Amino acid sequence: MNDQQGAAQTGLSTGERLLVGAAELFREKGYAGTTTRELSALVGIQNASLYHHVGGKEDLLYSLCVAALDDVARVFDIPDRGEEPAKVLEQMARGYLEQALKDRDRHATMLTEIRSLSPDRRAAVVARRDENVARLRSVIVSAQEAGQVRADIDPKYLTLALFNLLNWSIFWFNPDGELTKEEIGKILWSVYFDGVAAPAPARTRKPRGTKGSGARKATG
Amino acid sequence: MNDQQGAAQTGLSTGERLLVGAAELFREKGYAGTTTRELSALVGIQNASLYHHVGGKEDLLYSLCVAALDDVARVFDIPDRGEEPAKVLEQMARGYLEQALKDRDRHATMLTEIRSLSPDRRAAVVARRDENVARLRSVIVSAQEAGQVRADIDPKYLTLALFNLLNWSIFWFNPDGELTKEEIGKILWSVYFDGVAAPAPARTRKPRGTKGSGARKATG
DNA sequence: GTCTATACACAGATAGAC
DNA sequence: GTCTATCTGTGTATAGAC
Repeated sequence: MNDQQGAAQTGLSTGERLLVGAAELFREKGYAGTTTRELSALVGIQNASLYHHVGGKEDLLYSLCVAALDDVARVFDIPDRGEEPAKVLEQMARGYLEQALKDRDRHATMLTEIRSLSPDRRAAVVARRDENVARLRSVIVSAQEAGQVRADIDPKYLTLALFNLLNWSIFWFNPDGELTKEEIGKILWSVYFDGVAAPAPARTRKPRGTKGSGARKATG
Repeated sequence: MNDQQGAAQTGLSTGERLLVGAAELFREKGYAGTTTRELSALVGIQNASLYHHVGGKEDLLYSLCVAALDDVARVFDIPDRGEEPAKVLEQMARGYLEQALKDRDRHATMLTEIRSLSPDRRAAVVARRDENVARLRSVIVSAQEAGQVRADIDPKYLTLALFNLLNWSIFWFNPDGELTKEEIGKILWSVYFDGVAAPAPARTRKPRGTKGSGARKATG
């Protein structure tokens, strides 16, 4: 495993380092706000050399978006072992978040800079993204049918709500912070599934979290 | 009430129309991706005329951010009538969302383009934003102390989770869609407060939503 | 308050040697 | 595969007349 960060990674080809660096800069300054010169400098080559590896600036953005969505598709591709839909959903949600937080630059760029793609490419990326969304939604529907998820809200909005909850984390998550990706995933899933309301005033039963997702108190 | 949309509004001064137009374009193409020429054209003046009203492009972004955060501060400034903290929190959350969805361009720009501000201005805007966050957080703490909100999760993350849930809506909400701002607010609040888990297998009680926030089934 | 004209910097991208 | 040099378009902003 390569634990180095950013575009200065060793063991990567120049082309790969350009992609990593592009994600870094696009996230930090936006696509339009990033210059190919900055990127070249970050990677340690001249501006002209960049065009030996990449057709143009937009190619970098497109590759990034596709890679991010492939990440997600891979996470969502869970073999059917007959598990309870709610469990599968939890796996998908938490897997998605971990993946997205692992490659924040890439995923943040994908989420905010789709608009900067040419119409053709934008359409292709959006279609790919919609496939992922549909996949998650279908599991939500199954969970509703299995009586594990409330059915009084349209699955469309349950899906959107889940992505809401997870996506925005990409913009504030700090890998050096007090909580790991996994811990945040646990908490957010519990908020989504169990809600934040305090359990009904004790009927001499355990407070909650026994059957729930058991997010533990995180101090800080 | 002025029901016209966008920068072509009548009854607004040129300066105000520049702000509206800037929000529109910044949201659509990003700050760096928007040219002052486009903005001038949208408002119907020459590029040079813009500088009679505004010091420069960045001034527009700064004004936008401050205005958006002032919106929020106003919504969060709820007089203490001794209401239950959880009710105050609901009011804040739903009020915030309605405000943000009403001025999506402005709020989306504020959320994604803070990075494009000069360091001084960025710091000022971030400080202002943090005040709003702190205000909401303090109500969450009160709700925990009152036993209305679960206390096994750090209020910091309950706060972040709520903003997650609300903020991302700004990017997909469609005013011409099937649900109104208010309906989406109802749903998202219910997801946050009650969770999406189906109520415990009927013990001959009503399904749920009686004591909860009562999001009704939205078809579509 | 708006215009025409323009200064000046810097962007993405290419040519062609090594 | 990387370099130096350079083309060409376009960006923000200003000067100064009306």
